[in-house]
Amino acid sequence: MMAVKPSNFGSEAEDRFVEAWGRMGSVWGISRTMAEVHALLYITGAPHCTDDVMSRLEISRGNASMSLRALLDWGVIARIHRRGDRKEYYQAEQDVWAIFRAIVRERMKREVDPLLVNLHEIRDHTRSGDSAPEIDTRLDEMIGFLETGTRLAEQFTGPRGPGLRLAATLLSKTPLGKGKPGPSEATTDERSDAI
Amino acid sequence: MMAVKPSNFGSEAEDRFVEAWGRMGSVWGISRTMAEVHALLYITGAPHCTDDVMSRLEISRGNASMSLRALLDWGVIARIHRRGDRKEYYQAEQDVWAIFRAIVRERMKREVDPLLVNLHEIRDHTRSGDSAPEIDTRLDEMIGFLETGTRLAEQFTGPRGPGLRLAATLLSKTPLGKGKPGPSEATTDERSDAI
DNA sequence: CATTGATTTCAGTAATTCCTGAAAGAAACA
DNA sequence: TGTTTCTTTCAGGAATTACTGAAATCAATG
Repeated sequence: MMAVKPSNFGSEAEDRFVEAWGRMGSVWGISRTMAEVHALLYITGAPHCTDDVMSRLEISRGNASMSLRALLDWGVIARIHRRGDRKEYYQAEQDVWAIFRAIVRERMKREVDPLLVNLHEIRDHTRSGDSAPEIDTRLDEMIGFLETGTRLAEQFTGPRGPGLRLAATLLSKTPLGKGKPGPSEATTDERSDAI
Repeated sequence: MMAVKPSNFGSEAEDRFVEAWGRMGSVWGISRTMAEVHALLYITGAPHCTDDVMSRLEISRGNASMSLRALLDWGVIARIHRRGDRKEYYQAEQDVWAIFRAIVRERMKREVDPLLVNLHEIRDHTRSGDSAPEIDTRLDEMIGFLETGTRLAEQFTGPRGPGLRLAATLLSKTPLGKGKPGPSEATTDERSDAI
């Protein structure tokens, strides 16, 4: 189909990244197009207006608008105004850890929190009801697990996020056979540039 | 023969749990029905045969079969044979952390690993190519992030998994230096100025 | 090796999700 | 104020994903 593109269109690498990232959309619970829009903004790093996105990804105006709005809601892109220009431009957060934190924060809020509310309700019923005690136990275990996850996510997405980032990095490096892993090491120092 | 189930179908609590868990299906990247099957097996804790699942959830034989197979592939349920019974029974893993580890392991394998291969290919191209150096940098950062995640996941799902579970629990409780882990202290609306 | 009972497969269909394009809305300017 | 320029909304259609049911396959037993 298309062999040639206008010279100022994106590079081959950008296209490939957009495609790969788009394929990952489902992993992060967003649509392919939305992921592609994010990929485009992230990999170029530059501000783009709606028309840029439309023509670059060959999608409709409506789709571009809704995808950009959704990405704003997720907190992974920001709006930019330019003096003397009525268009709005959008630019992606460039820190991958910040992107990840935003996604974790949103998903916990949208999916885990309501589920926990739900499970607590069910649990209250079984506790004062006629259910088998094992159901109670299993509900408790699931609730406990999700609450641990919630607290962990709060620490990670909260003001001490960067600290946990360091912890994650250290934990990921701990050698598999020897040496002791442990969160204790993670609490010590606080450099902010370790990947 | 197996203990025959009373004409009384599952409890209210079971139904509610199945529904809530099913709604979460998309979060874990599986279909609603598949999540419901898993929910049923988890919350009852008992082995069920295909017909049990079919009648309990009112789904077709094909659907039940495929969902059970998929759950086996994910490693969150196990097959059980009973002497003198030609049916196969299925029982859910009961340790929530083990369930979570299985899910993490599978998703990394299916989604992150191929993405990383892809990104490395793209990176090789840009490095020896004509792309802007910033693209190189961004690819590197993304790759680095994903590789840290991969190593972390390996530790978590590997033989030291339980250790990391402890680490996670501690991190979720420990103020990592000073501040306290209080929920919702940090989250003001920081959407539009995230960059 | 035929029979019986259980499981898997898959083409067709149902359900859901996604995208488009036109119309309405909003904001800047004259 | 009206005009211009950009953005958002949403009904309807396109594309994708999920489910069914019956036929094929498999596996234990006589």
